[in-house]
Amino acid sequence: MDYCGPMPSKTEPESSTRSRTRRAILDAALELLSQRPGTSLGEIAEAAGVGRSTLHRYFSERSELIAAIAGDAVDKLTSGVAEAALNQGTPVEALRRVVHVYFEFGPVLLFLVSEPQVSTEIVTGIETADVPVLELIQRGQREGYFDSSVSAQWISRVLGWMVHAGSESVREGELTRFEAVETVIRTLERGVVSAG
Amino acid sequence: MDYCGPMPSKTEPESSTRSRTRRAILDAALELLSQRPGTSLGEIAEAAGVGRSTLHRYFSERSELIAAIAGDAVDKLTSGVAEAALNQGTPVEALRRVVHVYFEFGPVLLFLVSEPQVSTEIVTGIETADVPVLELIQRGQREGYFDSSVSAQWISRVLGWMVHAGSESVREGELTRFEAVETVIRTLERGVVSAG
DNA sequence: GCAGAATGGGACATCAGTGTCCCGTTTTTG
DNA sequence: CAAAAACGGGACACTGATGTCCCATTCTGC
Repeated sequence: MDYCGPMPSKTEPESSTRSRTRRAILDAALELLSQRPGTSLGEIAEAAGVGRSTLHRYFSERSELIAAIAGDAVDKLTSGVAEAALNQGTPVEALRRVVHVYFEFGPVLLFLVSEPQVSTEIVTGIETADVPVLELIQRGQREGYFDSSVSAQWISRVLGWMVHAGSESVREGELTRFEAVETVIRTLERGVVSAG
Repeated sequence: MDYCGPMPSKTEPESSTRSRTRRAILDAALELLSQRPGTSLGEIAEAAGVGRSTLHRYFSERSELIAAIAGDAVDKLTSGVAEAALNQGTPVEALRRVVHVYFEFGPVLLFLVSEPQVSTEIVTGIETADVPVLELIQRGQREGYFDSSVSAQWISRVLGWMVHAGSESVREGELTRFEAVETVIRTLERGVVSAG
């Protein structure tokens, strides 16, 4: 239940080397864990270019590392969603902005929600960050922009998995990131069946 | 590298009790592993209503169990796809049939492709079983039924993840299975944005 | 009912991942 | 340059999962 650093019991700014190391670990952990939740701490340390003992120096337990990733991701997601200003413009335009945001953080979130280790606190954090998206969808449905014959939750769910599909195709080299974003938006908006 | 049974070195039909036990284990393993890939053999045995030693009597190693599940799933998928007769009727109708089939086997396949333990042999098996689906999509694109501005692979990918989203919402009690199938099809066909 | 098959469960060795501790070395900082 | 901070890596104990073996018990088919 500790927050983060080892010695500095209070809000010391943390030396620059320490914060760089911390970031390296966090980034590596994020990268590996979101692709394989079972990745061992040894692998993560190696990928971060630090010793396993150093990793433990920053995060005494695996669960602490995961909590740190989660906190990090939730923060980023929250500010990302906020910056997208979803209550402005037409719902369809706003939806495009959501896709961009999700594309950045989707993989992480996916890992987090499928990770049993993660605290309920974090899950509610994610849900809170997602509230504006739900509101956008509901607004879109009210104003006749989005399909009202399915639930807002369903649309939210589809959004998440479509972005996941997009990320996957980027990772496998099928699409560039730009193409993937465009493709996801297009499919979201029109489905896969030809119009008319 | 053994195939399956213990003593019967040849193609003995296997006693009825044995095959029932085998099925119980396979079904339980399928159920649990597709939801949590890290499930221990002990949990699987318990869920199957069988002792852990009995499980080992049928599948000496974890990898063997997974291989058996995989073979099983590939067989079912192959015949399911074949029965769907995807080269008949309009592509849109055939797509609906694919969704039904995927809804049955989607979770398993998802587990299998994300499982590093699974042999390349199995992966190619899955891909082979999927060939008719790819052909359907390509036919649909040629004949103007499906969106030609995205790749057939993309459509296939979206299909898989949309079914996954549907399964998930069933598991969480949001939709009944019937509703989920209909919703997936609707969203696939039209996207989430209102027509017009 | 009886022989053989099938099972459950305990005991055991093994292994990989984890978390802790410590010491010698490198890097940063003042 | 010297003290302090940060680090790498080895040694160690511990844990949970795995795979093997064995024996007493239950079930099945004849």
